[in-house]
Amino acid sequence: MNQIIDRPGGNTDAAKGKGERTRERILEITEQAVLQKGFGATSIEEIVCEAEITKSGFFYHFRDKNELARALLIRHIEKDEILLDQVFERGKELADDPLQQFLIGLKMFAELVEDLPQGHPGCLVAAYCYQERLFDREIYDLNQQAVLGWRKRFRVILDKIVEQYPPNEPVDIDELADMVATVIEGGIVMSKALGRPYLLANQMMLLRSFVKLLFTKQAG
Amino acid sequence: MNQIIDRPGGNTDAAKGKGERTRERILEITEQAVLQKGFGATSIEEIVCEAEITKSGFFYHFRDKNELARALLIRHIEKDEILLDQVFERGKELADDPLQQFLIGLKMFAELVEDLPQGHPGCLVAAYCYQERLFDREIYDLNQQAVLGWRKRFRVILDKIVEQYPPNEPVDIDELADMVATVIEGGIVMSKALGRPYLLANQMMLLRSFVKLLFTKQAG
DNA sequence: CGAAAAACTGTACCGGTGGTAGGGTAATGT
DNA sequence: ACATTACCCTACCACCGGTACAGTTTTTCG
Repeated sequence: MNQIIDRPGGNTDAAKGKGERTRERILEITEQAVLQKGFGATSIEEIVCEAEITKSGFFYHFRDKNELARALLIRHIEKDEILLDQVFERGKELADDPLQQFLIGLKMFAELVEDLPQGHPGCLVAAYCYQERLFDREIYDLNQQAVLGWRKRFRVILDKIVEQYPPNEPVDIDELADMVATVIEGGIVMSKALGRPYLLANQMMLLRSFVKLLFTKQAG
Repeated sequence: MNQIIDRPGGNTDAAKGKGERTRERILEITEQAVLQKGFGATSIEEIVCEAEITKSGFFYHFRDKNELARALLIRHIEKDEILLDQVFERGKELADDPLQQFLIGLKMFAELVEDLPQGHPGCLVAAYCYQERLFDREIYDLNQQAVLGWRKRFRVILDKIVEQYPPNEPVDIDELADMVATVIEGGIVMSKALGRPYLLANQMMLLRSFVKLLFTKQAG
């Protein structure tokens, strides 16, 4: 772990060492490329070209392409965690009821992905799923940890909801927690396949309808 | 279109020409490899090796890797259509009510994917989504057609349900139809990421719960 | 300021892969 | 039997990931 995290004066770009900035530039360029055409189709040559460094410079930062993949995934997961934290924390600020908090969070998330101009760029976790054998065991484990993190996150929220609202259908809470990630991942695939960014947002809102139906009493 | 479809005596392997059989063998081998490690990571060399032909033999059947991808996708979509037809036709045989038919179909589909030993092998449509730029426009369009086909299929079923059952929440039927594919695609990603085949089946059953809640009156 | 460490550059090379070119041959269908 | 189909063989090319290693600039810090 030679990453500089706590540095006096904050973590701004200017405060980071030059190497750290270059490394970050490589990762940024790579992420764009990978989400557009997959990891296998993204060559080191084109990365170094766009980053305006040489091949040697690249291999100074990353031992091989596998290490690049790992760093990219770690970065992606971290950014993702921060985003999810923000959205669902905001839900907590806007309502006291746990069900309302969750519904607000889901809606905000849907609006967030709808506002992205080119649609959601895609999920590296899913992208890596479809290229398994290209990577080593460590990357597979990282991916798994990310998915389990999602489950845990939504499980905590759902547990609080279940305390107050008995579900109208028997459901396993872990499975329901997984459904959030399922709809996001599936929605991204569908959005990409049809070239319709709003589709992901629609699907998120449908999931919201499900949660509502599941936990609120219906007029008979 | 030089494919032999209608041939006297049926479409058995033995009735097909030798070339057709080799072509099929290449596609079968390729499909296994692609679903395991992605298209980019599957080399022509290894395909010809396992198919026990030479590189020249391969290029006799397919002009380039792109044509292989296209043929593979077409084959995959066709097989998929047949499977979905079977499952939801069986639902129609077992019940008269359109809602019951759909619920039976969903459950049968869930059981079907659960019984697969290694779990669902993955969906080529999704796999191609994450490798867009590797392929040409025609493949992109094919993929899109497949997804629209799913939407149409489930829309027809859902329209009949809506005729009899007013939904408990306002939903767009096309979006709801898309949700079937969304949960399948997302469920596959989740299953692959966690290495838990049953997860896809669970998610399908959750979707079934949603449909049930949406179209049946709840005791207030 | 100056030395050490960090962050690169340049060149040359290797094996594997997608793909091309073209000539030769065995199997197959009618 | 004969043409077509379905291959095989060899040689070649460009690109890509990766290695090796020596040399140079840039930054950091005492």
